[in-house]
Amino acid sequence: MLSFAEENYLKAIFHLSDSGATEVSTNAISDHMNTKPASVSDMIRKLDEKGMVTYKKYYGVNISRKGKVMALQVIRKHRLWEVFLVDKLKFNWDEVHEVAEQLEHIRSGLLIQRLDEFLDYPKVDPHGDPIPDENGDMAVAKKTPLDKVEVGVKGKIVAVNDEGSSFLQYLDKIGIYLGAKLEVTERVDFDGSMEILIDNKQKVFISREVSQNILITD
Amino acid sequence: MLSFAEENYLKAIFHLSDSGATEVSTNAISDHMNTKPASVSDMIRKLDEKGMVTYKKYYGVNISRKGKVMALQVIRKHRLWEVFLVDKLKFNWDEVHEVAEQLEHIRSGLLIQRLDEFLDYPKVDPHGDPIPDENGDMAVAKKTPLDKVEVGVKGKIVAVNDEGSSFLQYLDKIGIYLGAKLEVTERVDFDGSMEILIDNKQKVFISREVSQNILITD
DNA sequence: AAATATTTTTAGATAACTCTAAAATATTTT
DNA sequence: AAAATATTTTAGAGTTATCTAAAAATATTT
Repeated sequence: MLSFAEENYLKAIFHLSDSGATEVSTNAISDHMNTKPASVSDMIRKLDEKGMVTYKKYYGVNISRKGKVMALQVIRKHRLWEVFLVDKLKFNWDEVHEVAEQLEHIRSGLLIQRLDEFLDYPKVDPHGDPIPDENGDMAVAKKTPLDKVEVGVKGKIVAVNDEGSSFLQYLDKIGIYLGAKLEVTERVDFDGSMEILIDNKQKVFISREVSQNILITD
Repeated sequence: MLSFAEENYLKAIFHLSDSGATEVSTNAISDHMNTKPASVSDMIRKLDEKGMVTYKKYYGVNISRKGKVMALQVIRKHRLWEVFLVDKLKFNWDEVHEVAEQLEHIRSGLLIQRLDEFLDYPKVDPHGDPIPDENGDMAVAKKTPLDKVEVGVKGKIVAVNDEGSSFLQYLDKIGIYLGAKLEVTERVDFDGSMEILIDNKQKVFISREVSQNILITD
């Protein structure tokens, strides 16, 4: 059985490796987790011994199939709890992350099975991220970052990349939410900023930094 | 802020001290927590330094007002989660304890406030134990252990003392549940065993060990 | 009240996770 | 390709929570 710390490292490695495709550097992990590189070296050696990653010194880590399954279990729990907090306990989408970071480590197969049922088998969390099933499989919808989109394109907001409360509160303020209709009405090539029309009502002007973190489908 | 381990010790001390009235011995704590007396000595020294208990060597510990408040917060969370598991996730009353032992350590004021609201401010948990409010206050109903009761007395089952699954599954099997009506129809003075009538339907014969763990009101 | 038994504490170790500082390796620049 | 820079690992240490074994204090029995 993995410790909380091990679960957190595995989750970080999974995310940083683009869902398992590429190797991850020690520094990338230490940045992401707010620990020191020395601590990371220790931990990935241990995860290697447990068969969760393959580790070559000075090279980087690759997550193993086994590790990927473990990471996806934790991600499943995290996202189900987020749905619970928003749908049932009326949390706002910017308030759920920290609490879900704790709840994701609760160990009980029955609990997560019943929670899934209670929530009516949701497919995405409050930020539009897909929820893996018991086997780690999840629906991968085609999502385009808004900054890659031409003037005139219309779509629906289906996810966000940044789950920090300052970003999400900003989206609340300008009227952006999951499911909102959207059209790109202007684009400044120089800096990538753009004007968008939300729900055929408000027009707002957003920076590239913001548009990069908004995902749409057409 | 207290660690999980510290919270667990505090909870044990609170329970063993008859809700804070009397001092508790090192061995009693180590028994209750399945740790060694040496570990307990270490921990209570630390809890004393933090002002959670007062500790005299070779004498025992008394929980402080501060410690009592902390213990009651944890107990409040534990019992609210138990209600959630039974009322919302359809857990049986014998399945909740272990999971609630984990959930009780989740740190979020908002979470527990919203959970309380979501559950419609329950006053007791699935075993009939009262749920403290935010200040640690709780309704103390008069509850009589069934073994202290004369033949002919009628009452309602309001709580159980043992939350272990083997006891609770036995109660399920003989048709005893919280809220059931009950009458003592026979009593064997020699061993304290008794026959009871449940809901004016089934008669069952129970040992003193069982009757001690069933609490009624008249 | 002395001997014995029990309880409790102290001392020293271990495991998990983290850190700092220094050494080793890899990468980039000149 | 040598020097400078950046990254990563190792070595050694601290913290928390646990343990075992031995010592100290308290309680019980004779």
